[in-house]
Amino acid sequence: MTDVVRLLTRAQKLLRTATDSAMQEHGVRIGQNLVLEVLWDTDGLTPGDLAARLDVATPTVVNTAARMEAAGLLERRRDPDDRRLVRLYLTPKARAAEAPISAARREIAARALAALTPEELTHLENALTKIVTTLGGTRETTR
Amino acid sequence: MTDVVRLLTRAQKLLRTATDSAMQEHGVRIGQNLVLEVLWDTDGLTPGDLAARLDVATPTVVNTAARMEAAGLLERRRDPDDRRLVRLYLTPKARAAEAPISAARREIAARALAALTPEELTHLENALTKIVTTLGGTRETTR
DNA sequence: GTATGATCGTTAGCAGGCTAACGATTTGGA
DNA sequence: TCCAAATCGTTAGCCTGCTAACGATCATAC
Repeated sequence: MTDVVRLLTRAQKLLRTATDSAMQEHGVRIGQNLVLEVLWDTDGLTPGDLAARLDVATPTVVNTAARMEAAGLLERRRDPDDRRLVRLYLTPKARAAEAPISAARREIAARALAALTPEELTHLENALTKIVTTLGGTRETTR
Repeated sequence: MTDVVRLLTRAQKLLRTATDSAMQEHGVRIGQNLVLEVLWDTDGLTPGDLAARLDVATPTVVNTAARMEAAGLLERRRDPDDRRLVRLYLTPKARAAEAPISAARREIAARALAALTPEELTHLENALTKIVTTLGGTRETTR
């Protein structure tokens, strides 16, 4: 029981480390990458939106966004219609990084799972889904 | 591919959160728990030893140990035979916490995996082992 | 029309992880 | 014997997460 949990933790750490070091070659850290992946799809979200989509606390996004702004990856603009809101817009630099970074991400995933047969992959996905469901991570996509 | 990676990350985060909040009821945080689990088995290790066993950087252990010392969970003593070394010894308070904490840990693992059949559990374990092996986490127990 | 309550983002402070640089000690070789 | 190299733990500084408290803005009820 607890061994499987430990294994899962270990696998995730290896994946995280590999991903982070790959991202660094593109001038980005792993947390910033998460923000990028959402903004590449839909630009102009607020820190609160991003936090909800990434399943992370708002201050985490605020801090990460501050580092990204300093790195010239995004720009924060106050929403003119609701001055409580801040909207985050990607810079051309961040746009240019999309192709190489997402390729690197796919490559790492492929490498990590290379030893698994398609059947094993399906089993793994099902097992992980069960764990997530059990622990209440319903990940409400709606709203 | 990347979805499975995301799922794995998500499952691990849920597990980590659940574990940490359970540990807090016993006055311990999750990182401190890792140190405890090793020292419960073998007391008097050095920060370097612990870091190797936990697969973590030495400064991580040093900082965690400092917090644990402040919390009255352990005591650091200089090794008289080699004054470069620091040895960490658990206090009675840390000993007393062993039974309830490890029970809580087992309970969380059981709950998280409750929806899996024994067969699925085996598949999961195999799949995770393959991932860890592929990514080079050989976890050298020897030495 | 205004006061109250809700909703934002931000700040402060903490835990846990990392690398790099450093000081103290020990070891080994000349 | 003594000096250089190796080996420790520590410190400093960073990134990623969290909660709690706060200030600004908006919406609503009155």
